[in-house]
Amino acid sequence: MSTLQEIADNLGVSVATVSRALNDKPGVSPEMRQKVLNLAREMQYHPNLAARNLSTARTNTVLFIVHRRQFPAAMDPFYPYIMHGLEERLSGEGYSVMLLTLSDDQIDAGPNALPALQEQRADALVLAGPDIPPGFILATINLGLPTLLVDNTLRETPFPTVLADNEGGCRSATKHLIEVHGHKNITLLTGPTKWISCEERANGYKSAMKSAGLKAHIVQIDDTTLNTGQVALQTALKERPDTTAIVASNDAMAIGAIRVARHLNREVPRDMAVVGFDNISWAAYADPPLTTVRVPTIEVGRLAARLLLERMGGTITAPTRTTVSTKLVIRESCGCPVNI
Amino acid sequence: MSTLQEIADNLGVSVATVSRALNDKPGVSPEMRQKVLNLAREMQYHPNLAARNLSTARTNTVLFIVHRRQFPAAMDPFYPYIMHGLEERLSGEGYSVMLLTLSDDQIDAGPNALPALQEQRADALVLAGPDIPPGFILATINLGLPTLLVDNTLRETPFPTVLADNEGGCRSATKHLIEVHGHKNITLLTGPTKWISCEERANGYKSAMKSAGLKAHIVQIDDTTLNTGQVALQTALKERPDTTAIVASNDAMAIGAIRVARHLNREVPRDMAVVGFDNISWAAYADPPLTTVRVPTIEVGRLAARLLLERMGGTITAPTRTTVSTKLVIRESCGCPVNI
DNA sequence: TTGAAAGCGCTACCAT
DNA sequence: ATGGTAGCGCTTTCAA
Repeated sequence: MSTLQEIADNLGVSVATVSRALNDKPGVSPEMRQKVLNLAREMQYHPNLAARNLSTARTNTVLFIVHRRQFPAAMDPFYPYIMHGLEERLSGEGYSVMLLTLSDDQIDAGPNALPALQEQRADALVLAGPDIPPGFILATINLGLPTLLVDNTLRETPFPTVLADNEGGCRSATKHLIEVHGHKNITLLTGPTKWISCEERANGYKSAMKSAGLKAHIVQIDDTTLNTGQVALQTALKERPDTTAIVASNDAMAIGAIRVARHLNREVPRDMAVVGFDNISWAAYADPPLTTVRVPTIEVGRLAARLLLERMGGTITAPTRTTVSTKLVIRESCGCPVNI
Repeated sequence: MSTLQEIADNLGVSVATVSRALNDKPGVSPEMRQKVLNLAREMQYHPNLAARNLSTARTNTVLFIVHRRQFPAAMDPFYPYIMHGLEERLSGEGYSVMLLTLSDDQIDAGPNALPALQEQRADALVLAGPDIPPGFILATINLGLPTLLVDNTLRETPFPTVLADNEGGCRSATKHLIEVHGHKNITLLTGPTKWISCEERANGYKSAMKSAGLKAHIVQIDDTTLNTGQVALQTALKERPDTTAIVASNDAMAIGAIRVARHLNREVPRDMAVVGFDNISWAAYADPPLTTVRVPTIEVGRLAARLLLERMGGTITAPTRTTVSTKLVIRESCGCPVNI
């Protein structure tokens, strides 16, 4: 591995000049600049990051923090996709992405107890997923590093956040059931409102129902899995046996609901329509193929990267919430005819 | 952020003494050691990694490298789980895990063109997935960093590798069909043999068939997805209409096979038994619930971490292939009775 | 335009 | 047992 010093010696100039040339800084004659650049390429010079980090107090690293349980989440990997988009975009700008999965103990201990932060390993942070509690987030913010929330948000404190357009997506899914298929008794199966995505999706559902002059019926349960989807549908049908359509907070719940419906001899979509949310890879292969709302997870990661780059670049952006648009993917579980 | 110097000044000793004490090195009196340790805790001292890295030429970072397409793989995330296990284990030892997803261009350009390696960002590497070609691997090895292959291997050059016990798993799945269910016409649906996991699973199938004196029937196709599983089953039934059981190289293929079987009015498991491989999260919810072979992905990651720690610790282990055991998970698609 | 040199914070060698 | 100090490779200020 060649060093600045070696290049300098070879050229008979000082390391300062070489450094300036290689960092595209002023104060070097065009000829010398060229010579340095050429020799650097020739010698396969690459800066030693540790040295640069030490002297600049920056790391060129972004820390992707997620709850340990959630990283490779059940059924479909939400966060790996986001991390993927993040890495793809950031690696092009000279940044690396580090993964940090938090145990419950680490969440309790707070961000100050995280070695990666204590040792100043990162220039910026992404906190992903609703399982990171507000207290932890606030403490993290106080560290002063550029930070971004993804799929989570602070209710009261404005803070830069990237979210999918959950409300809009769920509204259009619900509207589809109402306007295209003429449903009136539409029940929402959802998870805890402390999860921002559940809350927003519920809001979208409510707003669509209200605009249509329909009465909302919401079944809430403590998780959003295939199993809880099954339980939620049973509750729903007990409370309102005349339910003709289901909006589920995610695809796993939707698929669970379909399974139970079948057991109860309600054929989907003939006797009951179902729409999900997320467009996980299995949605297309569900039986019947699931109508759902696509969340562009990789783009969420790319967008997070862009926002972070701005902030690290010194652009003081307002602590806004940025939304990535979602799109209804029509398949068969809503009652639409089979695609040819 | 406090520094060694500050602690030293406070105690009226030299940084050398403080450094020794904090690094648990000999040459410090017990009393002084305690004083240093106490003050360090009190001052919330944490070493600056960049400085340490510069002076030790180590980074405390492991690079997890995977093909860009494969990281959040379709259907079920294999590599995120492995990365998860790796991070979990490594973070306890003071290491961070960085993600690097390779584009095709980067693979073509070789490891020397990777900024993360040029800049010496990592102490060790994990190359995960069969999509990284031998040439790239060999070039990477030449870098001299401790490196581990996961779910991939070099055919000729011995090299430290972590793999699931694909052969054993597939053998026991096949034996189950033979010995418990009495099948004789068992067809294997598999992907390219250049993928080590496919090859090994095929070997397990062959060996079980041979031991039982049965004739192997293998349908090979260019990918191992739900779609190719569908195509493969059609081919299989065309070639051998009397097939009564299917061993699929993974769960996605198995589920695809089941779908086609149903279309052809072959009920699973009544008319045809099916077993898969991987035990993806959907396997339990397939219809019928899929009998498959569990691959403990998180443990693969943990094991990789352990091996890497050994190698980074200087233990020169032989370039052996380490296998993580797999286990047949019996559900219903093989013909076993419904669990109560 | 260029150079000299002072750090950045830590480790490790050589003295004492 | 402890201290002094020379790096590690780079950036950046101050002089020339």
